Amino acid sequence: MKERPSGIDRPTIIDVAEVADVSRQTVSRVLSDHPRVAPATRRRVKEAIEKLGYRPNRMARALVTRTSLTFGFAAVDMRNSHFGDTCSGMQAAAREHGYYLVVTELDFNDDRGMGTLETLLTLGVDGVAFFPSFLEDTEIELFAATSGCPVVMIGRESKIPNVVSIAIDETRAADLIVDHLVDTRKRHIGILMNEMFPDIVHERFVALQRAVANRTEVARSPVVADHPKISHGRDAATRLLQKHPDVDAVVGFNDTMAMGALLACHDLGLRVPEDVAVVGYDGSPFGVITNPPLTTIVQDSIGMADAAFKALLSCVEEGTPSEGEVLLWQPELLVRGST
Amino acid sequence: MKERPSGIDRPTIIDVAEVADVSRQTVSRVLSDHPRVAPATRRRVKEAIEKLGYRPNRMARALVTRTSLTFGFAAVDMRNSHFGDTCSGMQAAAREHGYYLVVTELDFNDDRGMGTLETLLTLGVDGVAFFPSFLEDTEIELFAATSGCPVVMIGRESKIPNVVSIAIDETRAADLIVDHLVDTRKRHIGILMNEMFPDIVHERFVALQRAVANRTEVARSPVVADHPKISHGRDAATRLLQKHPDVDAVVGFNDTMAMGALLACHDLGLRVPEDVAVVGYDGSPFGVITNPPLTTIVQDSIGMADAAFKALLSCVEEGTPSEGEVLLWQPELLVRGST
DNA sequence: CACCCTAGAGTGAACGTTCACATGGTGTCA
DNA sequence: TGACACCATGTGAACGTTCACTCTAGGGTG
Repeated sequence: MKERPSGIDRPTIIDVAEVADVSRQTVSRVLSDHPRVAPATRRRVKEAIEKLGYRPNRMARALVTRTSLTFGFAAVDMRNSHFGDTCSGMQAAAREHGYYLVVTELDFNDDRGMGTLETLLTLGVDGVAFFPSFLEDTEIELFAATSGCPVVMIGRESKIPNVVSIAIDETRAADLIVDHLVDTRKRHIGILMNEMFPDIVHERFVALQRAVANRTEVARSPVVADHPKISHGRDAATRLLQKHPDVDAVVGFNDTMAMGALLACHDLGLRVPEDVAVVGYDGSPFGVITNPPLTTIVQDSIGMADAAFKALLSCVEEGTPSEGEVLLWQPELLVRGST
Repeated sequence: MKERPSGIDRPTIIDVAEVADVSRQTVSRVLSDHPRVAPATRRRVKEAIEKLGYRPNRMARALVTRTSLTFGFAAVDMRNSHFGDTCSGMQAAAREHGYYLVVTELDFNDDRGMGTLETLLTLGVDGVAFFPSFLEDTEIELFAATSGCPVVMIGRESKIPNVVSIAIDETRAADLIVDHLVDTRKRHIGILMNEMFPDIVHERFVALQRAVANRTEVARSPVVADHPKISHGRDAATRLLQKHPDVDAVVGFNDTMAMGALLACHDLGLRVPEDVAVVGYDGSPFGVITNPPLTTIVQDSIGMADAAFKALLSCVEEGTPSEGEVLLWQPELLVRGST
């Protein structure tokens, strides 16, 4: 039991072996529930483990088994409801299967997030799930090729070799929103874009523009971009509504921005939904407490998280599909008072 | 370059050494910026690293250095604003100092969270920060004693040997709330307790009861407990207000429950704040979008997270204080429309 | 010119595990 | 009674690093 820098020492498998008067391999067998251990020996070993407060060192184990039972998860901002839910969902799925999750927030300044992903790999994870955010598909392809482990990308629908991608059907989501708005006699849809998550945003934007062009006589929606915070959404929506007084519906790229839009309408004396309808994305639980409650696109974050974990697990067990698999999820429109 | 179970292999320091035609120790020296490496050699090694896409294996390194540069963080529910902010804050502080954070959600079913903490240790973290939630002080003391690494407890003010605890001054928070309510002519304060986080809840409850007894003629506030969700807060507040019609102010133990209380008032046709005032804890960003906006106790989650990280770091560098240190933070009352 | 010093590089051991294989003892059956 | 199977356990090597040494060649000093 040598000293650690921090002070206190921890017993090793050899300490346990000495106390139980067996070899380290026998202790190892007890630890992994190997059948060929005599009951009496097993009991002795367990007592020694208990007595010493022994905890196996998973890093040493990982070194020889080449498997850490740990997956990495990375997203830009864990406080964002969708990312947080996905993280929680992966946690739950991981724990259920005896896996652990190392969570890290992507740092734009660290090579646009690539550095963060790289360091995740050095931690010895068996797989990585992440929201690609600032990265190009070619960068992700290179990362996956050299990572030596399965890679799952969440939130962007791209067929990248060696990468499983999980995303919602943005076309469907856009159609749901625009159909609903047009059905409620709205014609001039303004867009409140999120400048922080270009990955999700791009597809969402294209899908919305196409849906708008299909269903209204307006060729191109007015757009404003800002940070995904309530206050920024409020400012952005104010700019949008002042510059384009004919806008009668605002779509925020997440619920936080849409909530900002609600406040902006209030500030400007516009009635929601009579003068301006507001729609968000994410299905945040706080959508019920706004005034009026927020209509929003609900995406099954937990289900997607579960799928992400399952994808990593099956890649570990059966190998990564070299083709680039895409799992598409169907969104739903939760209609509340804001439309 | 042997095969991993998942398929692809990763180059090791020996592969790099071979390509650069040096020994592994020289590569190691380049990696750690050791001064005594000839410039030409250094360049050759760096080229080899680049060419092979080599990433050092931090587990192997941790095994020999007995330091993983990784801290563990655990909380019950990462989606809760206060926990999420603390997590984000620790992430940021950790990254700034070259550390990593392994995040895990505490599982009540796993020995009331102790099992989750134990497994965190097997991952080889250099320290653990956590919200103690369901654990007794004696359990935490035992855990700290046998963990072999610094332990920081967030959210409960307890002097436990070998443990640094970081919490807000609950007495002060309770005084702020009760003083403010009494100043606005409220006399019958009802409490909406959170049954999920008994650690925080107990101190908060005691502090509030004492403040109420000090400032009003009511000896004991009526209390209802439920889950920390908006819908549960709504139900609980409805029960509270129906059973105690004289209640003219409701204090929720977090913002989510307080938001539920706002909805309950709305359901019951009570005006906020004229008939019933509502106060929450946490300073959630969503407090601005409620109707009316929520008065709440703001705790400096980021500052506390920073302090938690710094505490772990200084324990690693200078040793854990055996006395049990308590860092107390001063809360502020953010007065908005709900009072 | 003998001496020592130092910069630059290499070697064996160790970290705490598990894997593959070896060993010895016991029981079974022809 | 011998051959063989099989059960329980032990041993050496390996995983990918770093640490504490050692070694070598060259240069400066007296």
